Amino acid sequence: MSENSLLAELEWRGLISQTTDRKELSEALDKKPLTLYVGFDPTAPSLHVGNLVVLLALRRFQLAGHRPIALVGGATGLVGDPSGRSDERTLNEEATVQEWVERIRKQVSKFIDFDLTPNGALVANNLDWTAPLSAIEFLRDIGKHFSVNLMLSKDSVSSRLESNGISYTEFSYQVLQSYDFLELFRRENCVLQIGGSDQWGNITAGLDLIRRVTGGSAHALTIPLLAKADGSKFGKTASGSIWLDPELTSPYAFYQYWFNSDDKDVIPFIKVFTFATREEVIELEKEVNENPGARNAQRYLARELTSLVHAPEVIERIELVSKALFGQGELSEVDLETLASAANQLPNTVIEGEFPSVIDLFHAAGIVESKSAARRLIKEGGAYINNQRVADESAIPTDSELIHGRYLILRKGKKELGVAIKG
RNA sequence: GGCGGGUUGCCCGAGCGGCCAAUGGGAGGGGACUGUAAAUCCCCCGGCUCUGCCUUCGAAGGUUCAAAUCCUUCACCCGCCA
Repeated sequence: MSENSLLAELEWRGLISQTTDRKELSEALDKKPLTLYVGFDPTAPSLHVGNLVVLLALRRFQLAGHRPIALVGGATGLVGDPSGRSDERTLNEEATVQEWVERIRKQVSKFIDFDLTPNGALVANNLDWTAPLSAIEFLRDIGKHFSVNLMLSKDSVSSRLESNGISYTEFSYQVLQSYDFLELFRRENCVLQIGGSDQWGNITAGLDLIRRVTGGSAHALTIPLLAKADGSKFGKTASGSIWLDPELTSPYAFYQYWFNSDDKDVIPFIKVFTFATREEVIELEKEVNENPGARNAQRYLARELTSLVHAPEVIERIELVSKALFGQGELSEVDLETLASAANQLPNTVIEGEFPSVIDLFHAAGIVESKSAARRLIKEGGAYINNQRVADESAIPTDSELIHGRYLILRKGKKELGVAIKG
């Protein structure tokens, strides 16, 4: 008997790190649609591209007929997961976490379908069942099922014991996450939890709890943490994480991130982040090998993700701006509307009254961190205004340089852009 | 509990009274090449009102004309012995 087709597909996409008994899981998936969940803790106002891997995996399950639950960790976010961290987290304010929960709930909702029958998605918040719990109940009803010896042996805890220590708060995290799984198992008949490979310990702790309390059994599937070919961290740039929220990472920057993928990474990324079929992937792979300079695979990746995370409509504008900014077009030919929307997305500054010096301009737009950095940049020949290299650091722009009478396009190096808008 | 070693810029790590904003490597930034790649080469990499000035070498005090470098106290880490 061959393996469940969804599992086989996940395997092909490189999305399986570990699972509980693979054969059993395969049979369970074959037998009937099941309910699964994945949790996201509100540790920031937005999810980032790393979370997207798991979120899209959840969607793949839904497309295969299973029922997805996205859990937002209103409770666990207040406690802090020690997994994969060498230092204790700083606790965030309750009000802050509350706000992040709302934002992430909205974000997550874009990726799963709520109206599908019979496997419409669900978004849950673990605060709903954790908040009413008293400390005594928690210790008697849940804590009793946990062996400290076992908890200590988990990687997330033991590595911390050897390095910088761990608070009782974070130590308890795995208990909370286990309880979530138990609750979802009871309430929603949720029998599978998926997550990043760093979640294996937390997930299996939940399986144990379910077995002890209910005698039932459930499954776990983890997804490898993405790595880039050059060893650098996935989803980060010099200016920080790539967020899904357009306020934090503009659709332009988002598109550019994917478009700039290394040839060695682009095919694995397409498998992980898009819904391209095997045939399409093979075709794209062929193009990378035969004509890497055309970067069709990168363009495909950037377009797919930008339209999925943002909207298909923004692509045209991003590409138009990119084209003008990277030399295959004229800046002055970009129409006012496109330029205005680009200005909106890029770091920008408004000029009131007199023009400031180029140094102040670059600094004010937030493209460089300090005026010293601006000076340095100009000295090194890496500062451009309207695609024209800035030669003199004491230069002051004039009205005649404004595009459409309003805009100056500031550029640092090859691809970092900003805009100055004449007020 | 006793003895010894450590805490330096984003990270690792030299420096051990003036020549130190502090050697070197990595990360990061710019330039050249190119495909808005990779590799490679060159340059830069605390801040500012920039031929000078200001703030940095775990924290706080002190010695000195002068301290990252010496002394005192405190905090944390790491060895060895009980």
